[in-house]
Amino acid sequence: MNVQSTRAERAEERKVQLIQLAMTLFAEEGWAGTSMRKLAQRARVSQGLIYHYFSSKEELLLQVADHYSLAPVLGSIVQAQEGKQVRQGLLAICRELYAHLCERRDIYWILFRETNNHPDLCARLEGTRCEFIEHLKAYLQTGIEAGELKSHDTQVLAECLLRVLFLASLDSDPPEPLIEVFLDAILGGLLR
Amino acid sequence: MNVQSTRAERAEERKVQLIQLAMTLFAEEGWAGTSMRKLAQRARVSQGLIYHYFSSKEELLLQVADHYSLAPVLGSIVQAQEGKQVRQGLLAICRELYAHLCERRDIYWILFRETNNHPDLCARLEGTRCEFIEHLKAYLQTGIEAGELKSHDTQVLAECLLRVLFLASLDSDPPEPLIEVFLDAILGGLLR
Amino acid sequence: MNVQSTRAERAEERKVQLIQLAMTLFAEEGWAGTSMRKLAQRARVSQGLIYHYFSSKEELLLQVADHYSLAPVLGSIVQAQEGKQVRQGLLAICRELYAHLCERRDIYWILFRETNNHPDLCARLEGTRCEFIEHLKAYLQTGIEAGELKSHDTQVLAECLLRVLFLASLDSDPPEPLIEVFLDAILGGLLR
Amino acid sequence: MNVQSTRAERAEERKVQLIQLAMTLFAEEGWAGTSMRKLAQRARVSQGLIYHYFSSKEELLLQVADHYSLAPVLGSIVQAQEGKQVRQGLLAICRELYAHLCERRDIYWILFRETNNHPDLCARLEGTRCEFIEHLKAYLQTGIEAGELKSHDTQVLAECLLRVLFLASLDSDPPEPLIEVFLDAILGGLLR
DNA sequence: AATGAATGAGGGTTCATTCAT
DNA sequence: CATGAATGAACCCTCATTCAT
Repeated sequence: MNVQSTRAERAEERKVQLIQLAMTLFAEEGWAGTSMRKLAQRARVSQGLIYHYFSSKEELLLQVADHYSLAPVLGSIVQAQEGKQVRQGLLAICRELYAHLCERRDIYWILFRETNNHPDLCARLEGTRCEFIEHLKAYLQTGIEAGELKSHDTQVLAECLLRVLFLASLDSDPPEPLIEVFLDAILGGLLR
Repeated sequence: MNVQSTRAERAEERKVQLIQLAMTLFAEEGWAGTSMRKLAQRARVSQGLIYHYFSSKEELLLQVADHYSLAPVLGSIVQAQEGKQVRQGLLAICRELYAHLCERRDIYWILFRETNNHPDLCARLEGTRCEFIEHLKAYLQTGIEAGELKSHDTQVLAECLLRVLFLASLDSDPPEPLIEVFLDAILGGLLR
Repeated sequence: MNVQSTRAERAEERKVQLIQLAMTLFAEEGWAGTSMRKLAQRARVSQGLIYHYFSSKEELLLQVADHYSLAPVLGSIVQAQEGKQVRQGLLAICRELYAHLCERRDIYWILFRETNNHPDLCARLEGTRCEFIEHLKAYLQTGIEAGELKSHDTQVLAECLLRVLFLASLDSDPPEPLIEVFLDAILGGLLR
Repeated sequence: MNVQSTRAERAEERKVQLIQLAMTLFAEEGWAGTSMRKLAQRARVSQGLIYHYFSSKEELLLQVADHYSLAPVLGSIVQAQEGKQVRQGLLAICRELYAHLCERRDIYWILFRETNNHPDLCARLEGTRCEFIEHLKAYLQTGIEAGELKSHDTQVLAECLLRVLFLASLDSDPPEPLIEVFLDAILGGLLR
């Protein structure tokens, strides 16, 4: 075992540190509001070095997005609930997704905002969004087929669920009982 | 009657034109991406003149926000539905709100994005948001008292409704049947 | 009469001063070697102001080229010699052209060098070059028709004349008797 | 005989490859426009390695100049014509020189342009230029002494010849009959 | 009311070069 | 012999804002 870190390893570490620091600064001042100069100063690194790791400020944004992407976990969140009762399953899915979103609220907020100006970024986010919607639709569909849910437009409903959770997660002090109340409203119906 | 427009009137006209133009440019390139020079050029006006009407670029943003504020109409949207059946009323409220949001999608999107960097702007938007939530809560409450709706947390539900509609309205290609499907889900419940 | 210079006049003066200063600096260090910072400092002016007058560093180069263009005088140089004996005429043309070239040796040298990297500049210079060649060809042709000159390829000869004079003018210490010797060689022939 | 190439041999090979590649890049983008990074990338070599072979970017330029210098051939071009008739000899000299110049047009053009900023480079080029002029002068002188040529200022004429050929060779689209026409004009004279 | 010349700070980016490995 | 991480200065350019006119 080699205790000493190699040069390449330290470089990789540095890159990750830069990404993390960039995320922090982006969250504080936005992407446009964060200068490469400031990033370099905070990282105690020369400006030039940043361009050794990231070819441009835009590329840095993309790498930040990738580093904090939820894509890897979204599938397992839904799949873990298969077989359970729909109400319990949906509750678990929403809670877990919501927890993930809140945890990285700052970065998703800035990524969401930059969506307009950066088509590449938009495409990636849209991609993972669609993937999740598909999983959720499938889950709702199994609920329908199992007779637990009324037949309904799963596409619209999945999108609405995601919208509510995502937008709520952006609030600086997210309301606690949101998920239960909202899900109950949807599942139980409001009409007498 | 004075056919000639007074100085003050012409000044007011000019100001409104500048606000409208600014809205257009903001929508195209964002607030940060729109330079005062570009605004002046497009308005065929000197840079200095803009500062006679708006003390700063930030002030310009605020005035744009005020000019396109939904505050004046939000109250009436809800009040117009009082007395109707809850299902019809909610449907009308959502449709009208959604239509308003879509109409000015571009500007609301940039206002929403600038929320972070401009506390003043944030306060104003938050103000009209709260006001609308209050109206909606009251409407739901009357529905409960009239026996049309189950008792529920009206605050959370009102917020969820607004979130779904607002976020959906930001989509460049908004889904048509969204409102009906979503409302039916909420009103009728999904569980058999 | 208004003794005081208006603001617009002073601005125009300033622009010309900047062009002249730019020419000097370009001559010293080349176009690439002259930074806008240095130009601003030498002109005791902010960097931003330069971009008020010239939209880019390249535009500055073009305006320098235009300001020192020989295009306006080239025609008259040739035309002034019409009617004279060919030997006297060519001598006068060459001397005058050569004098002009030497006078602005520095700027033509840098313009010539930048020819490759700036198609716009190249086109302009090529334009005035062609124009002069045409004048010279016409002059040689009249010499032929008057029976003073042997029939020959006036295009090639005009180009050769210009090449020799131009390249000689770039030498830092141009040889004095060049023109007479060279012209005599061409006119009189070297072969016994 | 040693089939394996020694270290020194392989190093020398590498150096020559770098010089050739540098020439290509210089020709494409100029000396200033070619970064050491780009050179390293194209050579599939680290940036640091280049500094083992060339102490600086300027040194690299000088070595490129040396590698493509015409100095070794210029003498023989003239000497090969000794004894021939002057007209035939001059024609051959000019054609061969012109061919050499055209062949490496790109690199000579950039070397010529960099002349101003690099005194060392300037000195070397000036050296080979003078050397060639001396050879040419001597050739013309023998022509005079042989009675084939009128007595004339051989210095000026040699310089003019070189100027015309060099400047013509820089044209991207060099005129074909240039040499014959020009030489005939000089040799035969234009005046009736 | 209206102009546009002028500022000064800061923007993202590139570069030749060095040096520990 | 060879690497590439790291530097720091300089690059061109843009900007919101001010003020004499």
